[in-house]
Parts: sequence; structure tokens; C-alpha cells
Amino acid sequence: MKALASPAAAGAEPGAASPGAASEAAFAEFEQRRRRATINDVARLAKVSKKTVSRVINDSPNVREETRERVNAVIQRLKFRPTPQARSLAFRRSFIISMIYDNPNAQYIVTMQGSVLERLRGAGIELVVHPCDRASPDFLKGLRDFIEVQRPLGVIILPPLSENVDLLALMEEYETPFVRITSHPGDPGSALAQGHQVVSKDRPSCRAAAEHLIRLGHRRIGFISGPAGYASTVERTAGFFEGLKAAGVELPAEYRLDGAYTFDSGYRAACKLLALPQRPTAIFASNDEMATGVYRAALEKGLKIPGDLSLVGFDDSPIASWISPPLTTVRMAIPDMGRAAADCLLGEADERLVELESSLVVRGSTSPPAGD
Amino acid sequence: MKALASPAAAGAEPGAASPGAASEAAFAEFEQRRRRATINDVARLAKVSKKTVSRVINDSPNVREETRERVNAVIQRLKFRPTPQARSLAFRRSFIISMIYDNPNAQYIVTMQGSVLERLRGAGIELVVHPCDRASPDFLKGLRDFIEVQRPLGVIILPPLSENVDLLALMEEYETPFVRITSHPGDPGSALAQGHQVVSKDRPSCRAAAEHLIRLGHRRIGFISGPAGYASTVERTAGFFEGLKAAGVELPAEYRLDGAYTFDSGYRAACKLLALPQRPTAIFASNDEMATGVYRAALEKGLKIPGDLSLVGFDDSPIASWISPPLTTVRMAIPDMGRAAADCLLGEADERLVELESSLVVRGSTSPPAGD
DNA sequence: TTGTAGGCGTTATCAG
DNA sequence: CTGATAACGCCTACAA
Repeated sequence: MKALASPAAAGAEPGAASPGAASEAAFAEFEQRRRRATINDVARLAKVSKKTVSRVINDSPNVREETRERVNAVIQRLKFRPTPQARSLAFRRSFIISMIYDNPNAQYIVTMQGSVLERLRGAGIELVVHPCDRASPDFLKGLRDFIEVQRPLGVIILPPLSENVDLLALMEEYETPFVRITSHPGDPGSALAQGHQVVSKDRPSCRAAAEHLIRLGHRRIGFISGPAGYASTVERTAGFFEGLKAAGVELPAEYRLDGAYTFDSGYRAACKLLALPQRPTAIFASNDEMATGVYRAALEKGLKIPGDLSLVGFDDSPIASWISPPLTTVRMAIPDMGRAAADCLLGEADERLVELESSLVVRGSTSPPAGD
Repeated sequence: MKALASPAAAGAEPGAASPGAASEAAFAEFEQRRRRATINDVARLAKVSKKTVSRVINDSPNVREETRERVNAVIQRLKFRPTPQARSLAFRRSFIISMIYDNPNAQYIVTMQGSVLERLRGAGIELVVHPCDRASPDFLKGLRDFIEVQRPLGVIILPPLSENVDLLALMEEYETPFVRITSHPGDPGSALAQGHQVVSKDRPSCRAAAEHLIRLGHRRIGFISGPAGYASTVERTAGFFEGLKAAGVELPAEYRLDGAYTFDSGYRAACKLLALPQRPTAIFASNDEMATGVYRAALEKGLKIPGDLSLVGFDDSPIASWISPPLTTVRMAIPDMGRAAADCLLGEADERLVELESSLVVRGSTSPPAGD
């Protein structure tokens, strides 16, 4: 990239003929020591002070271009890499980013971890995972200890923990940059509006799910929500009913049941729905795991999907495409969200609020209702 | 735990009446400074040298019990916690344990992370995750950089990476303690026998799977293997055929197909098996994802599981209990493996080789074959 | 059993 | 724009 691309150019002149370039002898002497280069080695061989090397490492603007190049040349030649241990001590911040979560599904977690790491690679920053149990009595204490002792560069908080204001207050207290991953931006001025936010816009896609079912001809539609108190529950519900309302479809109260994002809750809700005198011809389950429970219930009732019952889920988990028939569902842009979250923490985000749309994925579990 | 449990006992005597106990004034002065306590604060208030405090922190035996108690009392009173950043610099090792893996399924990864963390909690050691792509050209380079720069306390390597000898050589090179998670102990003396090993004994459970099918009356059994070169493939295959052989059941070559642990490979293999003139009455798929592909193939052929086709998988992933009928499968003791791996790295393992049995979980996907 | 002196590798302060 | 000097908080060697 730079003018001094050739290693030889760095300190090629024997006899110190070129000012500011170390002698080959000095380099040779370094080679002897068979140790990793430190900032001192670089400083000595580049004939500058440690501080200047430090400035180069940290992209300080206050370095003459010529100096910077000379230092960089030595850095490359010595394969110098600053150690995060020492930097952490001096910076009073560890070179780690932490991911804190309670209980999302495994695929969500792993995809998120992977996409965050995609951005962290090469930045010399590692990802520390911190699952926890918000029901535990020392949930906050554990987190406090962690933040206080580790002092991570930043923290990524996954839902539903990202809606926990006590946790956010903790981050503020320790002045730890954080990103909330959520499905609804915090109201301006509220605690939930602090820090960075990466939000999955689920309303439009859930609305699309409703419209999809209605377009197919469904009017009696069952709805299974997520657990109370989750932003995702609110958003998915709002989006879906938005779609129904726009089409002028009203849902009797008994078509609307509460779930808990678990297989069992989906199964039980479906059993109730399918036992209704006028059973729904379609069901929207607020996540795939519950939708899987609906498959079970339908099978037990002898109902064919999608012929007798159309079904839409949410998550596009692997099981959605593996189950038969494959499940029409909503896919969040998890990899984009992970990358965006990392960018926020790396200071490479333009805005403090990133919104990403999720999208409806139509598969075989939805069709026009059987004429009845 | 100790005699000086009460904080007041630590330095209660005003006027330095008690030798070796700091004055209340000194403590009060510390309180003023509203900073986290350092080893210096502890040393000063406990009237010992930093080194002695360090010895206490690190459980050195060379400390008089009385001194240790005095120091501990001050530590508690000051809520002193040594910072890993400084210790890392001095120890030349980060207080992190790293989990390295390529591509196991999400549930496996998350369960493993969780169980390892269970043991790490309270030890002041964090878990850094390091997924990577062994097909990438700079796979090893990336890992080398990571180990060289981060210097983790230890590394946990998940299969199939745990069978990569280049990776193991890297760990040896950097003298980094590691645990291999695998399904077959390395031959003594081989590269695979180095480091710690936590192995899942899958032969007995796979043998049990075969015996289970045979006991139900199956004789024409299809087998879908994992990808070539995986220890897990070898072990599951060996176990299953052990069971067949013990019962005197021979499998024609066409009943035995290669899979790749993916849904598609399971589906394709099943299609072939079910198209055989004498189709098998049962199939063992070497993991649940492939088994799910078999469900699909069976459904397309109009074959009922388990009536027309019995099916056994491996992993006991969530989908195994959600799919209909629920899948008979083999469950590895992943949480135990994770805890064992952490113990190895924490130096709390008795042996360098820990073996854990997996177990057959019988569900609804297996039954006697329909009389034909 | 305990302490002193020095180092781990980097960044901050502040003068020039 | 650059550098000397002092942190950062803990540990190791070597003494006592």
C-alpha cells in the first residue's frame, strides 16, 4: 500500500547512511533473540520513541507521514503485533466484545456469534460469550462482576435481555458501550433508547404473512402469540393484526391465543384452535418452534397441511425447511444484524439506530383453504 | 469460611493497637479514593508486601495461616478483585479459554458453550469462541495468529476439528493446553493422543440402536453414514455394525450408503434405499439432520413411520422430539463433556482421558416391521 | 515465611 | 510532530 512496500527498503543502507533507517546489523541482532517483537524493538529499529510507535499503532493523526511509513516498515519487517494484554492494562479496557443473552434459540445465537465475528476478525478483538439466566437471583450481580472485572470494549445484548432496563443501567454505570438487538426501537428519551440499537423490523413481514394468508383466501385465522412482555411478541402481533385489519378481517377472541415460544405451548394452543366448532383454516404461530407444535396437533387431528390447515411460522430456523411440508415463515436478517452490531461497537456505524427488515419466506405449508 | 469472617475484625483496633491490623483511619482514607482497590491498597492496609498479597491470591502454600487470614480479611473488606488484564500481562497468558470449532450443529455448540461456562463461572476465566472454516486457505494462519496473540489459558477443540493434526501441532508449538472433544481416543503415541481428551463413547449406543431394531424384528436395515474422515463416522458405523454382526445380520452393500450429516444427503440416501427392490424396513441415519431427510423421503413415497419404515437418528437434537413421530435417536452427554473439558483445562481432572457414554433414546419412530 | 527490586508491553502526560 | 518519564496492576527472581 505504502511507498516502502519492499521490506528491504526499510533499513537497507548499511553504515547508517540513511538517517532514520536502522542498520542491517541491528535487524540481525534482533533476529538473534528469537522472541516476538515488542514496541521497544520497533522504536529502536525505527529510531523513534515508543510513543511514536504507539501513535502509529493507534492511527493517531499526529505523525508525519514519512515517520509513519518508516515505523510501519519496521513493524512489518519485525512482524510486530501489539499484545492485547498490555494494551488492555494501559487502556483500562479489554480487547473483547461480549455477547450477553438469556435464552434465544441455538441457531439464533450461533448465527449471531458468527456474523459478529466476521466483523471482529482482523480487528484484534475477541468475542466473549456470556449466557445467563435472568430468573436467577444473582443474575445482575454476575453481570456486574463481569463488566467490572473484564471491562469489555463493548457489549451486544440479545433479546429478550435487551429489554431489561436494569441491565442497561449497569452498562451506563460502567460506561460500557453497548448495542441492543431488539425488534422495537426504544422510545426517545426512555432507558431503552440509550446505547446503540439494531432492530429487526418485524411488523412489515408479519403483516405480509397475514396478507399472504388472506390472499390465499383464508378468513378464519388462528394466531398464537409469543410470551407476554417481549418486544418481539408485541411487534409480531401488531404486524399480523395490521395485515388482518387492512384487509378488513376480524378475529374472534377465541382465535387468538397466548404462546410461550415453546413447542408445547404451540401444540396446546393448536389443540384448542383445532377443537373450535369453526376451526381456523390457517394459523400464524409467532415462532417456528411453536409452529412445529402445530404440525403435531394437526397430525393428531388428521388434518393435512396445507390442505386442511395452512401454517406460517417465524424465524426460518433450519427445521422450517426440513419439516414436511416445509414451513412458510419469516426470516430475520440475523447476519446483517450481527454485522451491524459489531460495526456499532467498532465505531463504524453511521447511526445509533440500525433497522433491518425481516422477510416472508413462502414454502409449502400455506395454500388456499379447502373449499368447505 | 475463615476465622476472620466479620469485616470489622480485619482492622478494627484504632490506634494500631493490634500489630498487623491497619487503622480505621487508613481504611477511611481508602474509601475516599472511590477507585477499585489494587494489590497495593491491600498490601498497605494489611501491612504486608505486594508479593505476599500475590501469594494469597494465587493460593501459594508459602504463607503463614495468620498472614493469609489477615490479607483475606482486607481483600474482602476492600472488595479487591485482581484484574485479569494485569495478571495476563505478567503471566504472559490471557485468562480466557477458547473454543475452536468448524461446523457442528448449533445446538451442539450452544450446549457445549453453556456447560463449559458452568465450570468457568467464578474462576475469573472467560470463554472466547472461535468458529472457523477449515476449508479456508488461511485457516491455520488465522488460528496461529489467534493463539500467538491471545495466548489463552487453554483451548477446547470440537469435532471434527479435533482430529486435525496440524491444529494440534500448533497447540503444542505454543505450549497451549488443549482438550480434544471427539468420539475416539487417539492411538497412544500418535499426535491425536496428545493433550486432554474428552470422548463420547458412541459405539455401545449405536450398537444398542442396531440391537433395538433387530429386537423389533427388522432384518433389512438401511445404514446412512456420516462423511468420510470423521471419527464420529467411524465410531457410529462400527458400533452399529457390531450390533448387526452380534445378531448375525448381514447387510448387502446396497443397504449401506454414505451421507454427509446434511438434510439433503439423508434425503438422497433414503430415496435410493426406498427405491430398492427389497426396500429396508428400517434405517439408521448417523445424525438427526439426515434422519429428517429420511422422513421427507418416506413421506414422498407414502411410507408411514414407523409402520412402514422404522428410523433411528443420532444427536437427540430438539427436532428429534418435535418431529412427528418423534425420533428414536442417540443422545450424547454433551453437558457432561463440556464440564469435563473445562475441568481438564482448570487442572481439576483426574485423568487426561475422560470417556462418557451416549445413550439410546427410544421414541415413536421405531416399531416392529409391518408383516410383509 | 516474607520482602525488595525489577519487569511484563503498552499508553498517558506534558514538555519541547 | 516527537520524546522522556511515569503509570497501568500484577508477578518472578532473588534475597533476607
